Parts: sequence; C-alpha cells; structure tokens
Amino acid sequence: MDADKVFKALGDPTRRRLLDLLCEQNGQTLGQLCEHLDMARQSATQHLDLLEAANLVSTVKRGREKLHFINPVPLHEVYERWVRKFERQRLSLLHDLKQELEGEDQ
Amino acid sequence: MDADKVFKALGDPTRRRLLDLLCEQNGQTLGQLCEHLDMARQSATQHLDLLEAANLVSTVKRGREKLHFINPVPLHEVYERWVRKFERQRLSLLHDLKQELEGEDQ
DNA sequence: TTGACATGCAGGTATTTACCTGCATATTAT
DNA sequence: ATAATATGCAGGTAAATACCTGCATGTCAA
Repeated sequence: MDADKVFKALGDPTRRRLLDLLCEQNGQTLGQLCEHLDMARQSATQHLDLLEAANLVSTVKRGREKLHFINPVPLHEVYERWVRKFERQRLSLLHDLKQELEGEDQ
Repeated sequence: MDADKVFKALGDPTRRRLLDLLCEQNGQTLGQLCEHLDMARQSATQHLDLLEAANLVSTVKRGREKLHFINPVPLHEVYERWVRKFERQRLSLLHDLKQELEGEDQ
C-alpha cells in the first residue's frame, strides 16, 4: 500500500464524496457518479484516476461503460498501520497535554 | 471537527512525520521537531500551523519555547464517523467487486 | 545589559492541483 | 449505416501549496 497516495486521495472533498457515493451504491458508472457532482465529467475522471491509483477504487469495463467499485482494504490498512498507533496512546497523550496545561510542578 | 482540515492535514508526508515524531515523544519544541526535518524552520512552522488548525496538535508556550502536543481525538473521530462506515461494509463491497470480475451471470 | 537563542512575521517563487474546453474513440440502438 | 451515448485523451489556466529568504520580537543566561 502506498500510504501517501491513499492519504492524498482522501485529502480532497470531491474524492471523499465519490467514495461516499460508491458506498451507497457500488459499481456505478462514470456518468452516474457525475450526476451527483457539480463539475465536468473530465474533472471527475481525474479524481477517479487518483482514487484508482491509490487502490481505493477498482474499475471494470462493461461495453462502453466503466463501472467503479470501492475497495475498502487500503482504508483498513491506513487505520491498522497508522491510526491505531495513536489510538493506543490516546489516553496517555491527552494526559501529557493536561499535565502541561495544568503546570507540570503541581 | 472539520473533517476537511483533518484530511488535508494528513495528506502531506511532512505533517504525518510530525505526528509520528510527537507520538514518539510528546511535547517537543519547534526546534526539536525541526532537527528531524530537512527543511527550514519556517516551513515546519507552516506545517504545524495546519496541524493546529485541524486540531491535531495543541501548543503551549513555555518561556521562549513552544511545546507541541498531539491530539488524537480528531483522528478517532475521522475513524468513527468516516472509516468505519466502509469497514462495516467491507466484506459485502469486496463481494460486489468479486462478482463483477467473475461475470454477474454465472 | 548584552549576546545568544527560540520563535514570529512578511513577502516571494516554483510546483502541484483542480478545474476547464475541444476533440477523438469506442459502443450501442434505430 | 448512422446517430446517440459513454468514455478517453490532450492541452491550457487559475488557485492552492510547499518551499524559501530576510528581518523582527521576545526570552534567557553570562
């Protein structure tokens, strides 16, 4: 997994919206997805290309249509390898800050 | 929580590195953090400002120093409100894709 | 007090990014 | 066959971004 591509892909609201749309209904065509976006089809394609490069979306051609499927695996890996590290230390990290705010010599 | 700010903040490798550094040792000064980065101090400050705007980092001034504390809460909220939605549907989403790849009429 | 140190502030620039338009190609339906 | 449809491809532009340099301010220590 290329963590940088995944995070960069998630860093744009349009791309998160696309993932949301695919979560509601998986396997949508480019045209279907565009109906919900206020931008040119070609712009949406560029966003979808980035999602595909990050392996967050996989596509299948069916005739003249292109179907888009969300792939939740990279999200899971991001969580497992990156977010959980902070989760584990959550309470202690907050404790550090609280101590500092209260003054360490109390 | 401003999800967009959080995702944008996480979308840069330098800022993820800063969070990593704070996870290793919380409460570091700007100078300490800069020792691990290959860029001007002022550039690091800009990254830290974005992390602070996203509420991923809180700061406390101590004399002429500025201490930085990681705040794991937004990460947790991002996970809870956003990533878990996909987690929950993980298996079924993969199933959709598998079906499509195998041909739906089989 | 004065010099060293830690950080803040104000631009400036080159790259990346998020859009767009115009046209080409491939598939389906009449 | 031909028209309509779905998507691909190739630039072009304006804004955002990630850097930088130079200088100012505030704090500590000798």
